[in-house]
Amino acid sequence: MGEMAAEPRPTAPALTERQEARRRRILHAGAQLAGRGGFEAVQMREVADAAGVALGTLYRYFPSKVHLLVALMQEQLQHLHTALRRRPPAADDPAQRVAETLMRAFRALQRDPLLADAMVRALTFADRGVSPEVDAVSRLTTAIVLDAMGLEEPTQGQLAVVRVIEHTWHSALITWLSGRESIAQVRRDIDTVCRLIDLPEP
Amino acid sequence: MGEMAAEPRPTAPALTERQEARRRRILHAGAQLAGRGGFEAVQMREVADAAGVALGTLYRYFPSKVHLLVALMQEQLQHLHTALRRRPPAADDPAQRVAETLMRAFRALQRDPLLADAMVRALTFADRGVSPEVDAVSRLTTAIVLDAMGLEEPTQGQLAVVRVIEHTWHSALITWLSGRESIAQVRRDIDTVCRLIDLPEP
DNA sequence: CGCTAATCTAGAACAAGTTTCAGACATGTC
DNA sequence: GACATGTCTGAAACTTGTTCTAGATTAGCG
Repeated sequence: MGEMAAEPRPTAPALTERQEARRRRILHAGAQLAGRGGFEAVQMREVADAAGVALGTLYRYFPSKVHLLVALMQEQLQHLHTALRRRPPAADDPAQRVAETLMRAFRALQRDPLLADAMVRALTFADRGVSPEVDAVSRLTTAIVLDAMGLEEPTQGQLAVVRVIEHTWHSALITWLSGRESIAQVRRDIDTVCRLIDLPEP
Repeated sequence: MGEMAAEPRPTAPALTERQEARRRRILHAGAQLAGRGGFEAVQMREVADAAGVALGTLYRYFPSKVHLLVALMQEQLQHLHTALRRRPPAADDPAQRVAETLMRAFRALQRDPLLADAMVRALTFADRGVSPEVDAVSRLTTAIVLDAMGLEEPTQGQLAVVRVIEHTWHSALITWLSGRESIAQVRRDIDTVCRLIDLPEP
């Protein structure tokens, strides 16, 4: 409805300190609940409770449960991105660097599978109303992959490859989270799709 | 939660004629509602109403909304599969045949984007409780792609490629449905991932 | 300080998925 | 045909996401 506590393009309305703290408490409570119980355990009333905030306030900060979880994903990726910039993958081959990067991300998510479940389900369930936020996540992922490839100004063809890699990563994550694909298969899928990287353009 | 009206592995309990008819009415009603309004327009009370069936009965046939929509997807893929067997893609190159096949599937879904939205959202939102059904859909998709590739006994490597193709297809579909990717981009993604097909194994 | 607008709280209310239950109906068996 | 069993109906109840409202608090400003 009215203002939103997050990301319109012109750098959000600037929260006061208490508001910033509230936002963090909410995100933390959400992560906590997601950590045990996954997507369905993140119940808005409980989040509000755990964050010491009224339900209406929670909805002012995050207009839906999906928004909340997507924001969580955004945070996680942010962390991952800076961590990766600190210690970038070492391999010579761009494809190997990307595969290593993705598997690192994957292992990070593995540490808290239920949280991962909640975030990923939210991401793929998000409808048009959440597009800007989902897009932000997508751009972050793209940035991470491009970093790993060592590209500053990718061509159209390279961007298509990156998109396919992201598609694969997302979808493989989902099938793993719902128990339909093993970790070994995920690794294999990632290695497979990464072969596209050093392929000549058609 | 006693019996279920669908798919234990040993070929479901055999429905009577009236039951088969009910099942079809339910699926039809679901498709109808999804056709306008997408995922959220498929309201269980309305489905039951439109199918001329009590709510409890609906839940006996499909234990959740997601089950219902996944079953719909399964039906659609069934149709597509037989249609494709009748008129298989013509190209010489396996990669082109797969790309053509997927774009045909894509166009079929395009005809009813809201129905597609409902089915795909259900697929990716499905949790472990729906795994068998989602798996059935996955196997169908695999069969379709393998058919297009002209493979009877794929190697491990080829199966990995097929999985990556499916990942890409699913995820590209989602991004298109939520308006974050254009049709041209989807086509490009599909063409890109299909290049994996005639790549030598590493 | 005192005013005003925005924000926050508590709690009720609403919507849609899901569960439950009592009674009616159908099916198959003797 | 009558019984036993399983299925279907209609309606209420329960759960959880979301919205709304009235009153308290807070923040910014003169």
